[in-house]
Amino acid sequence: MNLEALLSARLGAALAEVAQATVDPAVRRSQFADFQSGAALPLARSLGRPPRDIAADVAGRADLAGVATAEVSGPGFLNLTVADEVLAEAADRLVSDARLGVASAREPQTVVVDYSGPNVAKELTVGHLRSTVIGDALARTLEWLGHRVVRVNHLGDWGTSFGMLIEHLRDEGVTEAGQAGDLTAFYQAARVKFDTDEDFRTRSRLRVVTLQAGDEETLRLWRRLVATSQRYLLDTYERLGVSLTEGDFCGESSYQDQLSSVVDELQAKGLLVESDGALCAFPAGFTGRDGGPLPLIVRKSDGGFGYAATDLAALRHRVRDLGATRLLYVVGAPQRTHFRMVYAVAAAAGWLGDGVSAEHVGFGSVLGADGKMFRSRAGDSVKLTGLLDEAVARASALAPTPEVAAAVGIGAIKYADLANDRMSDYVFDWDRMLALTGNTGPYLQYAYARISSILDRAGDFAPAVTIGHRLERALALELLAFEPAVLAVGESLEPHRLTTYLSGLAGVFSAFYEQCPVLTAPAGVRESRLTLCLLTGRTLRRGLDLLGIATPAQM
RNA sequence: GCGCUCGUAGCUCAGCGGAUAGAGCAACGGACUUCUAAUCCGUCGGUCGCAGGUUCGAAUCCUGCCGGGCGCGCCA
Repeated sequence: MNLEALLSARLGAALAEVAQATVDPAVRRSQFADFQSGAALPLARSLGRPPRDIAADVAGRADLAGVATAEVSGPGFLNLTVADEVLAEAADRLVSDARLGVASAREPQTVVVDYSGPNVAKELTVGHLRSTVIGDALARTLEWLGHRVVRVNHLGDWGTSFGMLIEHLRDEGVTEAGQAGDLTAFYQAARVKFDTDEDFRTRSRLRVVTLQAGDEETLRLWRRLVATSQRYLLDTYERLGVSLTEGDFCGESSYQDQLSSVVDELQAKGLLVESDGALCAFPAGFTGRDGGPLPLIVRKSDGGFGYAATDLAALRHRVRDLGATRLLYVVGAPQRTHFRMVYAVAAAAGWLGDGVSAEHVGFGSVLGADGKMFRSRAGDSVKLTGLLDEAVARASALAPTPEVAAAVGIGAIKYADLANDRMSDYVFDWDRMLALTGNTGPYLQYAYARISSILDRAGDFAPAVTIGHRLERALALELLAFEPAVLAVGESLEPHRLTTYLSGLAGVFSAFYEQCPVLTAPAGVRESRLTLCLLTGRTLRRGLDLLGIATPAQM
């Protein structure tokens, strides 16, 4: 149950009487009480009465008996203090609720979450971290909220660079690309040859043509490259604790046979204009450097298709064939304009709107200690596997086993990424993200480990909450706030709202842990405190799971 | 030039229409016969980039500046 909803319902009835209209009770958490209602303040003008007077009137009429007490405060707030018995009962109900009080969506949507999207034949770098981690957290959360979630990994598995890669594969023999770990070296070697060897360059260009023509021998080599890359990606996702599977891979190549139809459909709707030999859409409201209309190039002047065509085909496929009602694109902020243009064209084509929405879920950059884009000392992008290795190595100092070190190290990286406001850049800082104190993954995992330890020692007990100590009270109140936190993530697509909540919960728990002995408490109190531990543990575990972060039982 | 985005305590960040702007780190002072003290409690610390505007009320909404980042025709 949601206490805000309960209080809002009770106050709403009284407010309706006082205001002779439906009024939002504006119930919020408060530093002065459990909750507050600020509804009386905006009513002062329309009712021509002092806000404190209105608040007192509402408090007098509201049916709060046995639920809460209300008292007028400050300029006209109602401070609401929930009855201990209500808190205890509500907490008790959580014990038998697998969803920890979080309601399942009344109207489930089909949400396509497009995230990670690495290039085949290249290794994952820190540049893929945010899309992968944020996208996965959103997919997990929306799924748990009851929506049908379709994960899509929009692989870069097509395009001109594959001519070069396939030629290189032919030159070197098939064995080399069988080694997943050295994709970068393979790519770079091909790149060097392409840049320096005229003959190779020519062969590469011809190879693209044979690939696109569907030559079986060429396709076989291409599939080998893709398969090798996918194996490596799946290994890394598993290690990262990312829920993407092989079935979620849907690369650019899979839309190739739909591109001409996209162009046909757009053309039939009069959305395309020829400009400098290319077929372009000019959605309203986008201007280029010269102040003129900005084109979305759907078909290039050489007759080939660019990424805009692929994105449009993918969008259409997701709406028409997958039945998506909400499309999420977890792609870096620099591509914001591109996606807005794609959405504008898709809307004009009738693929969006009418119950189907598309949102670009952008995010800021990962920065190094110098405040610039996070790069290695040599200046190239930082490989994700190396980053994970270092995280685990550093975490092993505070973990009893390699498995726990992996959970803590990788959890620390993911938590640090998710805990920041999505759109802001953040500085990658080992010491801060691995700290046992503060808003960090290890702090939450540590709280969970302490709870596990207590519950292990406790043995069986009959769960039942009674409120006797102010920190028991604070903890129960916090546990009941899980639902709003999870719902906020589903609506805002901002995972940091959940990290903020979980960090607060762990903070309240730690204070409780210090001041409220559990195992040595007298009968009754002991069971109640154990129940609070149980619920806190479940909430931390579930919350971290929604973020894709593991909760080891020991640290 | 146009567009997007960020600018809150020394540092890293929450808060995004409501009461004296909150955490953590750092600094300083406390608490270990105690369930994991790698923890907890307390103190110190802010003209919420600047200036206008809307409002009973603005860190929060609007406008304009200033500063950082990113984007702006055949790469994705």
